[in-house]
Amino acid sequence: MATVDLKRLAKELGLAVSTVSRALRDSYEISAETKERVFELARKLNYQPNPYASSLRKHKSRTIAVVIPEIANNFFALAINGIESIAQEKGYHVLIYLTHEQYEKEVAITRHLQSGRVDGILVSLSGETTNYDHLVDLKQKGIPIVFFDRIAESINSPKVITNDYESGYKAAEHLIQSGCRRIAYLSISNNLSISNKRMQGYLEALEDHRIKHDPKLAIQCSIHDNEENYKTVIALLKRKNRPDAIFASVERLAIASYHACEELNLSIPGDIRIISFSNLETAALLNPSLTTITQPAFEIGKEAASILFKILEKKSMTFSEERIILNSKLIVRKSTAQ
Amino acid sequence: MATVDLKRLAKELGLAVSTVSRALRDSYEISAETKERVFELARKLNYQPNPYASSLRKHKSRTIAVVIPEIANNFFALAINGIESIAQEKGYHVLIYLTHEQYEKEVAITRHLQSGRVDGILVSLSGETTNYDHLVDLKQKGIPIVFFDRIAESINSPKVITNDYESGYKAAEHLIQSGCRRIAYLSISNNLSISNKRMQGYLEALEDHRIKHDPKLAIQCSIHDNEENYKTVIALLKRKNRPDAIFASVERLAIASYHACEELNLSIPGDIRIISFSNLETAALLNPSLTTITQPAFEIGKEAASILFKILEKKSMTFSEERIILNSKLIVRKSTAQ
DNA sequence: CTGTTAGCGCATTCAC
DNA sequence: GTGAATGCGCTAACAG
Repeated sequence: MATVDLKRLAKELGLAVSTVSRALRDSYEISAETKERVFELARKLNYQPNPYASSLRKHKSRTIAVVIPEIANNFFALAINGIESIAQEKGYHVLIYLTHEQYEKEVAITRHLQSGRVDGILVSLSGETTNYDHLVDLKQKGIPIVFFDRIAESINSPKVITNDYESGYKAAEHLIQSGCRRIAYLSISNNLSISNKRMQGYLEALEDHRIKHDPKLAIQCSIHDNEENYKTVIALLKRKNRPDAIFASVERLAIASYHACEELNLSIPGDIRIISFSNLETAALLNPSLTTITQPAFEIGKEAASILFKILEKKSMTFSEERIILNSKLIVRKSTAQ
Repeated sequence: MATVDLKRLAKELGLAVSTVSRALRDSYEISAETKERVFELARKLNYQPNPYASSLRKHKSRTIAVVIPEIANNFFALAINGIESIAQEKGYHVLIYLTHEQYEKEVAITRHLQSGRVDGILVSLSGETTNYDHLVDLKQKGIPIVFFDRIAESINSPKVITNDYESGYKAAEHLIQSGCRRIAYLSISNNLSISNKRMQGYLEALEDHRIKHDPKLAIQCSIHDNEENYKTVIALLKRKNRPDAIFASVERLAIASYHACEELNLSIPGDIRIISFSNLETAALLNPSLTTITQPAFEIGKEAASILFKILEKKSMTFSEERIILNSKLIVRKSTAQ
């Protein structure tokens, strides 16, 4: 079964390769009748154009890359879902790259992407990243970048984020109104825009409510080692002056906190309240003690992908300034509100 | 900034394009000195080979496709994590395609993949799929397939699965030993190998324990509509003769069940026991009433990817018969065992 | 050890 | 409206 390419179609139809090519691309200069014949044979032989030949020729791949820190995480899984849904609709292909929160890997991946393998990329930064040169290089090569969630403020590219400052504020305020006074904040990385903004909101809420912030309650966790974070929280909860609430800036830290509470037999919210940024709907469903700030992950993915495709199709970078802010939701369970 | 390609390097070095090409591929026929010069300039100019030119020429793309029903699901997210980790190690690229449990999409995607865009594919079938011609076609085009979890028994390709029958048996037995007698089984699709085998185990356990199976307790759920499944479970739990346990064959059905119990104010495991196949570790952590059968999703992904890469690199299909069976774990929480 | 030549499959000139 | 010729960037066969 010889591969069916343009040459094959052309020969069987007694046409030139170029004519067949144009017919398939529905060019205006080809007669309706010829197009019909070409389409029919193509369908019959199940012709599939070689994407690599086409990409080589056109310097376009109809492929995008998604570069994210991890995937075993509800937020990113949902975001990919959104991205893929738009990509499928637009006829684009999606390559997945995981940095595992490592700057080194992020650099290696983006460097590789300079090859022109993709037409554009969607990025959510690793927690180690503080230098953005690798991304600037990509932009300079003419490859559009759209950031989502974990953005690089200094790079002039579209960004899709959530209202982190406000959410951090609301979360802290919720805890305060529940009677908490010693609220610990678990930061995942002070390199990350999201973690910092959430913390700013938290600090502002404390201040507005005349609660003196104890710096010992703002804890820098590890971006890689969950086991260590678990121990950190255990230690935190064993302090003489135990906090009465934990505010976890990301899903993984929420999980570490739950584990720690279980280990120490602390009841939530009886002994300690926990509030976290997370998309753990199922967990929240099952445990009425959970209060979460849930990001619209699917929509973020869709939005980011939409912007990227707009850029790719208009071949313009006029969206550079764009900054879309979606709202997270503070989800308080009935039984928690009591 | 002109693009830096082989021609550019060759010109600057006063060498032929082919020499540069060979030097970069570390060919034995190039002198150490020349290689050194070539590498140096390539590094200096940050040369990135055009992957499409290379793929076109070699008929190899160093890219694989992962075709799965959904991603916002812990099992598949973890599996992708495993796949990506192996792919990154081997220098392969990973394209993601979601079928959203639709046969139509699965066909469209695999048909497209006949173009030679990828060197091989990893598949977990959609719940609608009963005809496998689209996959047979791919194989005939010489594109290796490795199935994982939701496999096509009749296709002679490597398969990575878990011990579904045994797990189903153990799950049912666990419920029986906890005193349950009216155990409902929620099937996601009777097209799926996993759902059927799990049910066989369940039926066998009932029989071995002399419990008559009530066919009305084996419930066929919707593969697409979670809202409908939620209602189905509600209806199930409102029957005069309410079941005393639910065995959910997949994560989504477990979630629907939890929702239903909450709505009806049924306590787990006081009013009803629920056991499910799921990778909802966090949920399980937070709710001691949960008993889960957890699949080694990350390992499944790694294993499947490893097999595929072995095939691709040895360029042989001698692994066709291979069938790897990994074991799921029945996770019973201390507080549940009571 | 290195250079010359000839495509991979497709899209785009430029002819007619 | 259609065909012939060219080249995208790279690899491989064949020379020398």
